[in-house]
Amino acid sequence: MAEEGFRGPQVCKIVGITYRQLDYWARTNLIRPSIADAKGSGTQRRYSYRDLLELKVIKNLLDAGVSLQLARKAIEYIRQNLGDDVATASLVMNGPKSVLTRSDGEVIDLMRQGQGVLNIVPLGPVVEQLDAAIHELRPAGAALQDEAAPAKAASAGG
Amino acid sequence: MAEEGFRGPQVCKIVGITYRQLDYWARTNLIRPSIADAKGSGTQRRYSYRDLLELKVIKNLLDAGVSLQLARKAIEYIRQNLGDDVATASLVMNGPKSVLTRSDGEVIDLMRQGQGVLNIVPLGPVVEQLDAAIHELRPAGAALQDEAAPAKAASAGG
DNA sequence: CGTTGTAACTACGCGCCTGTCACGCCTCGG
DNA sequence: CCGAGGCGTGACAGGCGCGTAGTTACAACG
Repeated sequence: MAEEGFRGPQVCKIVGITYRQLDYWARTNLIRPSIADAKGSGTQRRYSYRDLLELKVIKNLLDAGVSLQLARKAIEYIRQNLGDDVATASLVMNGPKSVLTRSDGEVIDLMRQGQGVLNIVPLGPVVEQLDAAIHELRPAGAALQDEAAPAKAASAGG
Repeated sequence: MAEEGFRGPQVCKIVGITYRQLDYWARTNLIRPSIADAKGSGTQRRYSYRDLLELKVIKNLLDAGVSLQLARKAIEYIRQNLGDDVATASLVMNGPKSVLTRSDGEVIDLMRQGQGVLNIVPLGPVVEQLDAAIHELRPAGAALQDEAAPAKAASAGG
């Protein structure tokens, strides 16, 4: 009956990770399925759209060579500070410290004063990648919650 | 007696890494001492100033949460593309691909078109940190090559 | 030339992260 | 109500990146 959210294996395909990664991250409290946790073998984890977004951020971080340890801190920061308008923000990490920026100028300022390496994650493209993957891997007849995704008439990107 | 270069333990103090890291990196071909390699127990590795620079870049990358695997690619790229004027350049990595930039504007362009995470390493501060550490940890009586530091040598490789 | 010091070498093991396999359990379709 | 398949789970294996401890070998000093 078309419950809310996304199940484990489907999440893996959408985000582009392996099931073991998803499982490991859930067990180590990186990302728990916020709709429904697993209650033993045979049950199902239910991930929300926001979960997918965070997972995609992590996936991008890992692809960029960032350690999982730093990714944990990044997600922690995002959970506390990122509001609803995701697409316009960029996550900037200076070592263990994270900052959210809304314009390019802020990034330049951070570059000039920053004494270390900066890891920059533009969140706009992340949303686009995610939505594209969801639409592509969404089998017909499973049109569950349209509004879980911040609809925004996705045809902009394609 | 005042041979060229820096020895292993001293390199560790200057760069801020452990001896095991230096050793491991040398054995796994990340950074070999370019002046004199080890020839068995009791011998000494001799690192050049340029080696220290690369080591410091790696150290900063690790501190920023970048994996050693990506750091290897970064160093590889730096070796091939970074010339003499180090301080004005910034290394920008987009996943496994690296680019060197000379101005802030280039970074902005990369940010806008980049589809993934950007790792930015301003090299100027790296040089400053390195020189400061060298001067601080250089005990009197060991005033060997003052000009091993960037005296803008005519040839790069030796 | 023997002793001491230092630095490189070796062996062992840990923690992290991930892949693989076998196994129960729940849900769905009939 | 029953069978089939999907899904979470636990156990194990394995590579990476080191830390720790002990050993070996060169170099300087007396």
